[in-house]
Amino acid sequence: MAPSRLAPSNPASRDTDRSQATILRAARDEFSDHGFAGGRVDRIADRAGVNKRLIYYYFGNKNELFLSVLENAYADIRNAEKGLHLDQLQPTDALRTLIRFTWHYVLEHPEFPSLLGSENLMRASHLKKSKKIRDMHSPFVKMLDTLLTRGHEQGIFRAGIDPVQLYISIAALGFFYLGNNATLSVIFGKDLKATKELDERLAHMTELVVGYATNVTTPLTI
Amino acid sequence: MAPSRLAPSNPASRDTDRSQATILRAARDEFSDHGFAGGRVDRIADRAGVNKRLIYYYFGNKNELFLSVLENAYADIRNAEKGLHLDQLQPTDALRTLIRFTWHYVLEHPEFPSLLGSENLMRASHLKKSKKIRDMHSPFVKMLDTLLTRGHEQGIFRAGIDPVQLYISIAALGFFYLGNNATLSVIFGKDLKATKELDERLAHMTELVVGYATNVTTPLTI
Amino acid sequence: MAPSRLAPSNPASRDTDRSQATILRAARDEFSDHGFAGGRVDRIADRAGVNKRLIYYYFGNKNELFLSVLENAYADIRNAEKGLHLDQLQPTDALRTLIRFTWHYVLEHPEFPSLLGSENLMRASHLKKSKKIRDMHSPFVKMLDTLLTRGHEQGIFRAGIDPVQLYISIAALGFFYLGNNATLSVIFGKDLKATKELDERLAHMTELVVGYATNVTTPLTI
Amino acid sequence: MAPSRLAPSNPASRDTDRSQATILRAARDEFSDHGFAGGRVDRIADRAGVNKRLIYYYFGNKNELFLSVLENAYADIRNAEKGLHLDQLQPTDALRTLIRFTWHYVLEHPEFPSLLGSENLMRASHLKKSKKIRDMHSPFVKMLDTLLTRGHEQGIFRAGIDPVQLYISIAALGFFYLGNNATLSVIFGKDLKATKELDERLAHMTELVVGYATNVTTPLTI
DNA sequence: TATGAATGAGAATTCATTCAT
DNA sequence: GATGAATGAATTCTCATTCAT
Repeated sequence: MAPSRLAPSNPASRDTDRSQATILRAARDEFSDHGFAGGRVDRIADRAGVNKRLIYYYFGNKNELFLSVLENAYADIRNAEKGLHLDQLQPTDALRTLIRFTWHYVLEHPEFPSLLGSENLMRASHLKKSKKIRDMHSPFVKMLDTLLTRGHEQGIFRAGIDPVQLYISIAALGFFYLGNNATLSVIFGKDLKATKELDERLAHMTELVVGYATNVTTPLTI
Repeated sequence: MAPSRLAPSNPASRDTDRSQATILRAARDEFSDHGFAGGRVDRIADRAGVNKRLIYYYFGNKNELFLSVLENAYADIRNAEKGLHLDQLQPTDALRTLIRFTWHYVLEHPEFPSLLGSENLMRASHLKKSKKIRDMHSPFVKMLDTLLTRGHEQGIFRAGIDPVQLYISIAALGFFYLGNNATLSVIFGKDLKATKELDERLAHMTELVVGYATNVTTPLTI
Repeated sequence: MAPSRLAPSNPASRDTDRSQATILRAARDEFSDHGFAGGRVDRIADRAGVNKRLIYYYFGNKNELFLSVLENAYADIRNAEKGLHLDQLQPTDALRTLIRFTWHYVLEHPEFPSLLGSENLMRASHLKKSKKIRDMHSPFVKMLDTLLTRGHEQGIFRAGIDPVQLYISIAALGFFYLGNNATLSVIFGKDLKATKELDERLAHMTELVVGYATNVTTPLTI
Repeated sequence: MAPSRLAPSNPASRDTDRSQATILRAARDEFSDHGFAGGRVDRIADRAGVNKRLIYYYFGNKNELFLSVLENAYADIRNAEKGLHLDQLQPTDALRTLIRFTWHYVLEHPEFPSLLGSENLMRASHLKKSKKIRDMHSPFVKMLDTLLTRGHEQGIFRAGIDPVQLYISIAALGFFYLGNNATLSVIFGKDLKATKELDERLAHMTELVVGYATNVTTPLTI
């Protein structure tokens, strides 16, 4: 019978936890390197150093395994964001902190945009079945909304910024640049992962977003 | 024995041209729907209504076919951009036109971000072998550069805008939103493809980019 | 994930050994009947009564399987030769025994010349990758050399016989006759596999080789 | 309608003859390099520089083409042998001449043993359908028989030598050595195609055969 | 928990051959 | 005579998954 992945760890299941975590890491890397369709269960077993059968024992099948990887990935970034304590920072600083954090998170987790790209190819068919994923995001949106409201009340941020739109822009500017770095570098004939380019990118995107948010006088020309 | 895909079409090769074009369209759709690894040559043949063997006759193998699809996709958007005649517009109008065009292009060509996502998963391994792709992009970058210079000379645009960085931002804001729409809609629990949302997005991203470009006084706070 | 074919058999791998041996026998027959290029992995699976996938599981691919078949075939004949104990026989008897053995071995193993013929067509491309094959043959050549030296010291064999040349002649006279029996029978319009013909052949080739080896006075006319 | 390959060439069919000859040469090389099963009609067309369809026009199919190649190959060597005029030489010289000729013929026509090897793999299924092949060989056997009889009448050759057995031995000693050179060189760890080795081989096989034929006193030890 | 052996369905690719002109 | 386009039937190899222990 299949074990519960949700059960709180008790002393007896140390190995179980470790095995599952190892498999998840291996799966994350494999799916990140090759996408869902290109990912191989065999290679995941190899990477994890476990018997292939064990993967089925713990995760049922390739699709469920992929969903677990996705849920883990989202949980990771959302948890890290909580650690930023944006609510304790001055609004502009909080916004800059979020931008910088997002940028560095993707820089250090190149697998994240890959996984998302794969999942989007499949029209989020896995995520749609997730029960956890929505619950992870409502607090996040609420936090952003609070920040934007606070900034506006202090006369710093413009009115009517949609937290979701804004976050998508922050993510877009970083994720797209890094996640599509390979093709962008080829078509523009330039190594966009060079340190100088990366630094410029962060400055550029910060200015775009902060400039937008702090532009309290709605521009007449628009 | 394989015919040259590069040969100029002569009267006798009408069918050849049509067959190849049909295959390319089918391949584009298939790879867009399922990614490169998930794409099936069998289905491409079915979609194109041709014998599978013919695909190999014209394109050699799945990889070369995918490269052809990519080259075609890039050629398409770059050609469409040429038709905007940005050099004949007032700088701010030109920038807005480009943003709006890019947005609508992706809206109408949802396969494009998919194909790019797939290729990035494979670290641009196909594009790296392309001889055409670089040549398509240098005139494009030159055109952008000319536009930004012209805008700056007229006192409209700020100094020192990197055309590549700016274009990547324009693309990012649209491509990421549309290409990741599936996952974004799920995690934020909102249909981001609703007309209202789409309109807001275009307004939002236009303001971000135009606001940045036309912000001639470098903000002190950054 | 593929199991090692070199690992010493342990009690737990009985089935493994049997499966592999069954596959090898089936492959030997198939390749012998149709050559390497004409041999079908599907038919090998059928002949062996195993799932085709298992062949790849154990042997990797068609080429490696063929190499295993070749190595097995050579090991077989070289081992059988060891059982002749030529070193314990009087030199002429030993030579006759080797000739007779070689003849009967090919008669009973018609697949052997076929496999060699196939491999020669491919310029020994498989054997060249074998690590075992050379080691199988040095003791064999040494044994022959010892025999020829012993015969010469006893005044029975002529001086300076090259063991490799002599063995190739022994093999040639038998292998060629049997391995090319089909075409020879057609062009000469005679059933060269009839018992009488076979007996004559063995007598003929024995006389050729023994006559040569025991001709201690180098003929003046040559 | 298919053209007759047997029709005597008339002025109008010059091109026809040349095309067919070119195809035959290409097919011979291809089948020699890869065997019948491994030979590719596509590659034959490439090698011959003609359209693949033309091969079918002239030769019907792959099997008939292969038979034509075989017939050509046999006709070639049998014709060359006629040019030796063995009947005008002293018996021993004639025998030596035949041995030397056979050796050099195979040396210069490495495709011949390959083709035979392939055909034997298929149990002479093509040759069996040939109407010409038998007729080519009866005069050859008759010539050998005459030579052996003549030699015996002059007290030079032993009695009762079977011309077919003797010729097979001559062929075997050369064909096997050269045709299996690749595997033999690998298993014995020696380049058997080196000039020195080749010279030794010819001397060795000449002595074997001539020694046998001229050994008029039946050896007691056999 | 853990694993080596085994498999059915399917994947890319190949090949001899034919169509239409 | 000659050819470019097209095809049906394999063929090698792969893959997620299950069996048996």
